[in-house]
Amino acid sequence: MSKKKYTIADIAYMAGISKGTVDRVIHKRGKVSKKAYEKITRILKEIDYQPNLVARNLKKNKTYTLYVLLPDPEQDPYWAPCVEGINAASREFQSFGVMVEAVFFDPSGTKSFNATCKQVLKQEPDGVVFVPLFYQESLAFAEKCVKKKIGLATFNGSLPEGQAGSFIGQDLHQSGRVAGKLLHQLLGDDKKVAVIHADEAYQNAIHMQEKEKGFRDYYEGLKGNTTIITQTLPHKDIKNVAQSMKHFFAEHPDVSGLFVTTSKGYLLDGALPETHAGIPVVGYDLIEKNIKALESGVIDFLIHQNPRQQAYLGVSYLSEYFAFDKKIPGKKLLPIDIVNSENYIHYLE
Amino acid sequence: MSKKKYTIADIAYMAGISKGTVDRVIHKRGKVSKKAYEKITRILKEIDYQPNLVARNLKKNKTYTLYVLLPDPEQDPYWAPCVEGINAASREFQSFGVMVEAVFFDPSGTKSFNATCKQVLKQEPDGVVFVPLFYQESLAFAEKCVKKKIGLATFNGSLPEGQAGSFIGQDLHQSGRVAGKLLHQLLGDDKKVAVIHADEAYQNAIHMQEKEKGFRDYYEGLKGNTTIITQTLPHKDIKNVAQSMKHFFAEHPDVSGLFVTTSKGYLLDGALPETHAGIPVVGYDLIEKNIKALESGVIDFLIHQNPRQQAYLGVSYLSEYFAFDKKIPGKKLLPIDIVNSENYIHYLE
DNA sequence: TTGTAGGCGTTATCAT
DNA sequence: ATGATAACGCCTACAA
Repeated sequence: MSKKKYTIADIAYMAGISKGTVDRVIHKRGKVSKKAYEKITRILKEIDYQPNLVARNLKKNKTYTLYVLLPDPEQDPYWAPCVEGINAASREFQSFGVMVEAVFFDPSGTKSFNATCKQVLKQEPDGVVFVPLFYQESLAFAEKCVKKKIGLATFNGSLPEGQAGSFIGQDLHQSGRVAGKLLHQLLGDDKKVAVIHADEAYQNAIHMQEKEKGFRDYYEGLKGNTTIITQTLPHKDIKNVAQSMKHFFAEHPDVSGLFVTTSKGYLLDGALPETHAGIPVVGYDLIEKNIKALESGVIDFLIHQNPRQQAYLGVSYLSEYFAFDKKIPGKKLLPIDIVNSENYIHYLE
Repeated sequence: MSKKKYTIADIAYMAGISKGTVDRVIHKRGKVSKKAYEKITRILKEIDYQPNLVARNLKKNKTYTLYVLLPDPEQDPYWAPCVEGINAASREFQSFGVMVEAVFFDPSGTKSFNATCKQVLKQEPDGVVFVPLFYQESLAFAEKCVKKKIGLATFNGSLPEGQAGSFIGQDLHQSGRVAGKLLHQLLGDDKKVAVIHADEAYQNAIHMQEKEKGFRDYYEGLKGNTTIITQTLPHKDIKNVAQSMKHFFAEHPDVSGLFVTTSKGYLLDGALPETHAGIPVVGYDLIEKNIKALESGVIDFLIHQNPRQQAYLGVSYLSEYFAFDKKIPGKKLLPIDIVNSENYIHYLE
C-alpha cells in the first residue's frame, strides 16, 4: 500500500491552476474563487494529501524557545532524572529548531518560584513546561502564559480542568490503590496498617492526601477487615525518626505494614524498633537512598513516578507542537510502576 | 545558552571559500586541497557545526520502505499490541518519507516464516524489523539482509552477539529473578515452589529456560531454604489442565507457589484443586485472559514485556536511522514491569 | 482572484 | 581543486 506522495505542484497541475492558489486553499487564507476552492478541496480529499512536514519546517526556519521550570535537584534528588529527560528531548529536537532551557527554583517556598516565573516570562519564550508545585501561584503563571499565547505543559502535578495546555503525570489516587494492593498481597486480610505522611520540605499535601484516599479506597472495597491509621511525620521531626517511630509503635504495636506517601521512605532505614524491624513497607520514588533501603530489605516496594519520562514528554509534546504542528495531548497518565529490588535497575535508564 | 545556528553558507563565508568545498569536507568526498581541508575542519570543530537535518532530509527526498515481520496476532494475542506500536511509529515517520508494512507469519512452524522472509526480501526493502522466533531460520534471514545491506532490527528475541542491527527486548534471566523475588515476597522463606513451563504452540524453549535460570538464581542467592521443582505442561496437555494440576499437586502437596514462564498462566483459572486454590502465582504478559485471572485473584503478579513498545522502538530506530542518519542503538533492554490488579490498566495504553 | 518568483539549508552536477 | 547553480516541497510577497 505504498501511497504516492503528492506535492502541491502535483495538485496544482491536476487542478489546472497555480501552486499559490492551492496553498491558499490548504491554509484557508481566502481570496479564492468558489470554483477553484471546491475543485481543490475535492482533489485534496481524493488523494488524501499529506503536506511534507520537512519542507514546511525548513521553510519556516524559525527557532522556538522552551523553558522548563522545576525544583532544584540539588535540594531534592527526586528531580534529578528530570534534567536527563529534558536534555534527551532537547537533543532530539534541536535539529528541528527547538531550543530548551531548564531553570531551577527553590521548592521550599513560593518566593523563588514566583521570581523564576517572572524571569522566564521576560524572555518571551514560545513555550513553557513547568512543575505546578504551588497551586495558586501556578494558576496565576499559567494564566499569564495563556494571555501571552505561550504554549503550556505541566508535569508532576495538575492544574484545574479546562486549563489550556498539557498535563503529564500519574493518577495519584490509583497509585494509592496500588500501594494498598501491594501491602494487602504481602500481609493478607484483617491486619492493621499505617499511612505515614513523611512531610516534605515544601507543600505537597494534596499529593499525599490523594494517595491516602486511594489507599483507603482499595481496602474499603475488600471483604477483609483491615484497620488503617494515619500518622504524620512533620518536617521538624525528620531529624529523629527513630524516636518518632518508637513512640508510634509503642502506641500501635499491632501495626503490621506501612505505606509512606512521599519519597522519604528511606528514613525508616535503621529507625524501626526491633519489635517491628522486618515489617512490610511500600514507598515512593527511585531516589538513591530509597534504592538502598530496597536492597537492604527495609522497603519492600517502591512506586515509580517516572519523573524522567514526565519531563521528557512535557518537552517533547511542546517541541512536536512547534516543529511539526502536532496537537498537544491534553492529559497523559504514565503507568504506575511497581519496583522491587530486582527490577529497579531498568527504571534508572 | 542559545547557540547560534551555523549553515554551510556561513562556514563557506568564514573560510572564504565556496559551499561546495565545505560540503566535500563534511562528507569526506576528497578532492579538496590540504589547506582548505584543514581550515574548514578547524572551523567546523570550533563552532560545533550541526547540519540541519530537515534540509538534508528534504534534499534527499527519498522514501524508505520498512517491513515488520511478526507472528499473526490472530493465532497468539500476545502480538496484538505490537501492531498498535507499529502503526504508531508508522504514523510518526510517514511525513519523513518512511513507509512501514507489517507482515504476519504463522508461528506454529518454520514454513510460514521462511516463506514470509523470502517474500519480504523480494520487495527489496530498505529495512526489516522482525521477531526471531526460530533461531536458525532467523540467522539465515539476518545474514541475507546484511548481504543486501538492508537495515536490521529484531525484537522479542535476540540473535547471537556481534550480529548487525538492533535488538530490543527484555533481560529474560533478570525477569526470572524478578519472578523469584515476587514469590519470595509473597511466601517468605523455606517453602517449596514450582516452575511451570506451559508449552506454547511454537518453540520458545530458550525463553522459558532463561527465565527459569534467573528464577533459580535468585533463590540460590538467599539465606533461606526454598525448594524449586520444575514441571512441564506439554502443548497436548493444555486441553485438560485441571487434570494435570490435580496429578501434580497429588504428587507435590507441599508446593505453595507457582511461576508460570509463559503467557499461559490463565490456564490455571479454575484448574487448581481446592486444596491449593489460593496459591500465589506469578506469570507473564498482559493478554486478556491473564488480566481476568489477575482480577479474579488466580494470578497475583504478571510480568509485562511491553510488546507494543518493543515493536514501536524497532520501527522507530530504523526510521530515525533512515530519516535522520541517527545511529541505531545496538541493544535496548526494556524495563521488567511488575503488574497486579491495580496497575495493569496503564500498561494497556 | 490568481500566478510567479524566490528562499529556507543541503547536496549533486557541471563547468571552470 | 573549486565554485556556481539548480533542485527538494512549501510558503510568502508581490506582481498581474
